[in-house]
Amino acid sequence: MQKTLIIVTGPTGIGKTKLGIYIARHFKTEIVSADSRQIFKELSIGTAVPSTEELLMAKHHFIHSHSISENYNASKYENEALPLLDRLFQMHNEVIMVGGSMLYIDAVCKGIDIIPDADPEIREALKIRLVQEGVESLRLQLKKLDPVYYNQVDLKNPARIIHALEICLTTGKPYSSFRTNQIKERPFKIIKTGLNCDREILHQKINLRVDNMVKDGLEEEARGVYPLKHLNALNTVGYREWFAFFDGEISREKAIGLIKRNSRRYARKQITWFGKDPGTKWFEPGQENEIIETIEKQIKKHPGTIPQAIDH
RNA sequence: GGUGCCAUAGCUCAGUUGGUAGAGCAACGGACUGAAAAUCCGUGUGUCCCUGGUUCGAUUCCAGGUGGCACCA
Repeated sequence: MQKTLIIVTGPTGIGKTKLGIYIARHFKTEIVSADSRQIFKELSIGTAVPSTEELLMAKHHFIHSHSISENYNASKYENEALPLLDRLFQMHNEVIMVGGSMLYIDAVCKGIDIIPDADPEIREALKIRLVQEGVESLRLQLKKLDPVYYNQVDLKNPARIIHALEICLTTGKPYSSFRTNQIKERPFKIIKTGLNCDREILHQKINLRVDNMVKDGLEEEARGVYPLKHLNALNTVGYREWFAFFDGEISREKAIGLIKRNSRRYARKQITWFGKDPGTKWFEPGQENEIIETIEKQIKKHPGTIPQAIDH
């Protein structure tokens, strides 16, 4: 029997959680979350994790399963999600993946290249050099160590240059030698369902949701993790803005306003990313019946004809 | 009702000694392979309230209108 991964994606605040549960209950199956922040057990309000009731309506995976102190990333997610899917497909013909973390979904659908872990000390040293010497110095070294990648990379983006350099310096090989850009074959069919709506209405939803998060105690949640604010997991909309407030850099009102703005911008970025995938079928909230109908039609189609995103 | 002030981008406002306009914020578009809720790049989006007048030419000057604010009745 053909196994199918049904992906539910779309911008933040659109209603993916609710739709995912609806589809999961229809197929009597489980949900694998693809959310790079709901995965952390220390975060709840600001990441809009499913409520206790929602978690009871369908079994969820990768919700509150890791700690912000772990150095988590898309590759680790791929390595953990694939075996989990394997197990779930032994019990179900369909499994639902719900989330808005663009690279995490790509990692599961297409795979990302196997690249050795960088030496943390080398990464730190590069970060210091960036501050002290500027990006130009790092660029020059990259040009020497990996001219191939130097010609591809966005030379204005220090994060990309540092990552390439840390791999070159850790492994002694050019970063580009690890980049194969090959799409990995998966032993299951993939159906992508996108949820979106009119931009202005989405903005209203996002603004309202942030207000509700504040009412629910987001400030206290942020205060609780404030001592760990240097962690990458907390370089996140809904938390970093509070840290700036706690540090006396901005007012409380300003912080809340920035959370709304940054959430809106995040949503726009997600729409840009997901929008370029021609394999995604788009719907609006409230179209549950059409969505189920479309998914069932796609499941019945003969396997292996799902268009995948163009490589990048 | 009278007098005064104001009307320019989504918002707050500059500005043009008359040659069709620009800042901040907001917004919009894009890139993306181990930080991805990250990181980076790009874009003014405009009946200068309306109608006349003066002028080669009016968003700018003049008159009237409309709307807003303030004060006086």
